[in-house]
Amino acid sequence: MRFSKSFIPTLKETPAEAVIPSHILMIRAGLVRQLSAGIYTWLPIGYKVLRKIMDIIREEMNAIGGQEFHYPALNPKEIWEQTGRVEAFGDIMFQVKNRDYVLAPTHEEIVAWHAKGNVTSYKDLPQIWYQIQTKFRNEPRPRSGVIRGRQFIMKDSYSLDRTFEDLDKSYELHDKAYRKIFERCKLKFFVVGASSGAMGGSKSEEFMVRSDAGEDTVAYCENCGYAANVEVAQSIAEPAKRHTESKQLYEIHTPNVKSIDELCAFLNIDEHETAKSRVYIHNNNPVLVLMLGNDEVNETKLQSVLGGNVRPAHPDELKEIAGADAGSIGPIGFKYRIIADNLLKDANNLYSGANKNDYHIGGIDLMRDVPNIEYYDLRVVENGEKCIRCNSNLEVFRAIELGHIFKLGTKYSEALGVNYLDENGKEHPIVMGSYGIGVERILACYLEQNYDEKGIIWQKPLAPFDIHLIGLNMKNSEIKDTCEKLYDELQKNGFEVIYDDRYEVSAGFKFNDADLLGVPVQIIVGEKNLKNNSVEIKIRRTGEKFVVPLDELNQKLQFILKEN
RNA sequence: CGGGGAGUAGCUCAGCCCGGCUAGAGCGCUUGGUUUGGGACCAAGAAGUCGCAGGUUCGAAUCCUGUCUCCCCGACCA
Repeated sequence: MRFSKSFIPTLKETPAEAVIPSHILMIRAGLVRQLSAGIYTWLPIGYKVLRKIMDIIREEMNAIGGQEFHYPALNPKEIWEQTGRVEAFGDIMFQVKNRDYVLAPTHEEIVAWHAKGNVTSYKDLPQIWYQIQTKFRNEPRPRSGVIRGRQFIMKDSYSLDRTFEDLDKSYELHDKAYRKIFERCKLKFFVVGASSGAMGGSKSEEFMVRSDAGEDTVAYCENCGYAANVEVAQSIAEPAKRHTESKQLYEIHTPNVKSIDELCAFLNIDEHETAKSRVYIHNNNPVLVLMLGNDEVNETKLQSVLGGNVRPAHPDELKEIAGADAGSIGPIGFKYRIIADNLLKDANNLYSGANKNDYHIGGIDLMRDVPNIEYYDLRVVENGEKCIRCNSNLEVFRAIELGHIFKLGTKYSEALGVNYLDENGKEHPIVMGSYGIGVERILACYLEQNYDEKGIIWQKPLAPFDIHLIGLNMKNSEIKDTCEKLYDELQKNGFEVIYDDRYEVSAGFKFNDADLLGVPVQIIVGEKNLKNNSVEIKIRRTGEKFVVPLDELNQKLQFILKEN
């Protein structure tokens, strides 16, 4: 590809709307341009990389027996109403104004709809159907470039099986395929156990990339490989103590003491002697959640413990429920259900709120004073706590979700009546799995992991080109002729080449564009080396430079490109 | 949806607080010339309804009201 004839709008300055490295680089190197919040145009170079990613995905999906479909993005609303997901998605689903259509945010319904009446025998199963297609979600806050968009490309696949045992096999196939895909894309990733959330189903795992730009938080054990989304992660942490003697309850005047930190400072005590109170509303009834010290309530865990409808109480409800505002609430005299984190189990001599503003109570014995208390795991795991499997230190950090695999079960097949007949002529709902990869996120994550202060660092197989050929002074006919010849030869030898043939652009400009674009190998043709029938090769990743005689170039390139 | 920030030339931004002539800079772009191994130089030039609407005023980029859009933190998120 000739640079002079290509649309590669590189930018010297950091665009104002971009904050994270991958987003900045995508814009500066001319891979994308934003059209609106969460909506991006892929420019030629960006789309070239994206196609390479999609090709890898296709190969691996085909390798596990996947069949590629192309489902419509525009769907009749009626089908989505049958599974109740118009309501479940709510505002996230785009709806068409002048006809009863919706823009598909995923395709479980459509897959099930096509399976119905067409996949009718046990002989038709199993099936893996996939597509690479644009999805639409009306995200309230798109962010981080293409990482969370309102329109994005997803590889989604769906498995159709006879039994849950067969589903396990389809799930395993996807797990393996996903690992291969991300490995081939040269990503450093890991797999975590996750909450299935509203998708339902028995098991789900997320494929994650560590990044401060991520929207998920995960706990990870380097020693044994335990990894889990903090929504479900567990750890070993020091519990509150039970002393041999319980003190009597006593009230303490604590003016303006609201937080646990303030309480500890005021009374000169350790946070392990305190219990923090949080009030939630569960199916219209207040619930007091007691946590040890400064521990945070894990609302996903709370939700799965309580079931039903759970939300934090509003500040103006607290006075009526507890008789005090946040900061002075506690278990003593609280009239409703009380649940506590396991770390508080049977603790005594605790300090907590008095349900009276500006007062706390000391000497609390949960066994003696709070008879109906229930204990559950309700904590958010914190950095440095011990792994539940191997007792090593856990690390807690942010991550980007690249892919998610779900065992769905029969939720959709039952809702839409998608059944098959077994050997005995007996009808059963088809067992489904659903599996997704954010295609653009692969690119964004790759960039997050492969750049320096000069720009992108590509490596095969994602690199848009193998070689960046730079002709320095194109007005020098000797340079120009050599470049043209090299351009032809390199392509004939099977390399993908971007050739900076721009006539009036200065050397420095070309060098900087090449570094920004990040093609693995640069071949620099200049007057100095050409006098000795040589050119310079620069390795983008390391910055190493070699002067190579023209007749040894091809041999040297084969060697270098193997490693880059 | 809560909190914060921003909309002025293709890009990055100054000017706004404290209203005043024809609205500025750098980069980019066009033309001519000189240059060509790390974002060159000289000269000339094109380019902006100051997000939009309304108001205050002799006069609004600047003050007031409303509104739209974008970004960040949080909430939400299969």
